[in-house]
Amino acid sequence: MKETVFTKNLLLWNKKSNTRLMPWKGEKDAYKIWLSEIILQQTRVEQGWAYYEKFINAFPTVHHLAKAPEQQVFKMWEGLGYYNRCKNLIETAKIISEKYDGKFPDSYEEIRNLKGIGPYTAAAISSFAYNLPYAVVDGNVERVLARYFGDTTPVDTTIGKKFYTALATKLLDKEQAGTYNQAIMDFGAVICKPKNPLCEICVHQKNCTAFQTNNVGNLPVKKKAIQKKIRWFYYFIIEVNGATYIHQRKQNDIWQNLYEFVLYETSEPLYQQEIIESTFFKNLFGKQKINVKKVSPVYKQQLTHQTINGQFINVSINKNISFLKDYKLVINKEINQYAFPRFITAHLQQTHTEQQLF
DNA sequence: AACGCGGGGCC
DNA sequence: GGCCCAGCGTT
Repeated sequence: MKETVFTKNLLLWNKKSNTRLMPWKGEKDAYKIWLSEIILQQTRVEQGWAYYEKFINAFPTVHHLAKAPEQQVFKMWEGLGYYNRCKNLIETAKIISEKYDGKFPDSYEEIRNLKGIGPYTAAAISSFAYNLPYAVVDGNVERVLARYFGDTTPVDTTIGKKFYTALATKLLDKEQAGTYNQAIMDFGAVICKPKNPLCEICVHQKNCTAFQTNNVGNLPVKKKAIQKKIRWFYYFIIEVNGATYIHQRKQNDIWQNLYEFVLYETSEPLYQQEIIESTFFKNLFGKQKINVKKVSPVYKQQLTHQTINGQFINVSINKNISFLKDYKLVINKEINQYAFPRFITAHLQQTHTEQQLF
């Protein structure tokens, strides 16, 4: 196939002007490539960078990762978000370590069938590790192609995925798939950025439909985001003899597999008095004598489609609450071995800092 | 086909 | 406050 102008100019830019450096760039170890790709799913390079190095240091091979206690892996993932990635990471590590004897599969289909690996990640690993001719289609690629070809197909639809995958496959330099894929993503991140793209120095300027028609700011097209939810989380930090109740979130909801305290969730804010008079509170403590030691300020954590307002109520009691079945009673010194959502970690650190002051 | 899943940086 | 990020699994 004759190389397109787009591909030629992209590779020329890559060779002459692409100075972007990242720890995993040029990596040939499929395990390390895989790890970097999982970390980077829906995650900015700057945010994932330190996590990648931390993981590689702790787990130099897939066997190290497969053998690690799940709790430790989640603790290392803490704060990175999309925690299902971590669960799938662990599962896939075990399969590669045991079923594949530590050797990462080297066909697109086998790679694609692993948990946590979709079309993008399979193409990335296939091309970077084995130079197989699969085109990556991520946010960068969609944006670059939508602008260059002036296409208004919404990228966040099945039709859009299919369209951009076909287009990207056509443009791919199949002789150097890894280099090409890295180049187009670097180009999207460095030049054809979402905001303030560097059109003035862009090698595609003459051929870019969006630039020529003054539509760079209008592309790519996305369908409207869904409405945001607001939730109130009231956490009881219940202490009994120097230990605290925690519980792993297992329900189909945010923060799956992370830990939390005893949660009373409402859809509307409550006054302290309303909390104390609530059925939840009465069922929890019954008639037993409790000591409300402290009530925190309201924390706010902004997720993509939800706002979480959280407040902590420190309570000490003398007797165990027998019906807290799915809870662990963890001695306070060991609390920090568990992975928590971001604002809980922040609160625990805040509390810890205050205690240092006195 | 639509929806839910985090946290952070930038405008 | 909104948008977007080296997407994926579930329903």
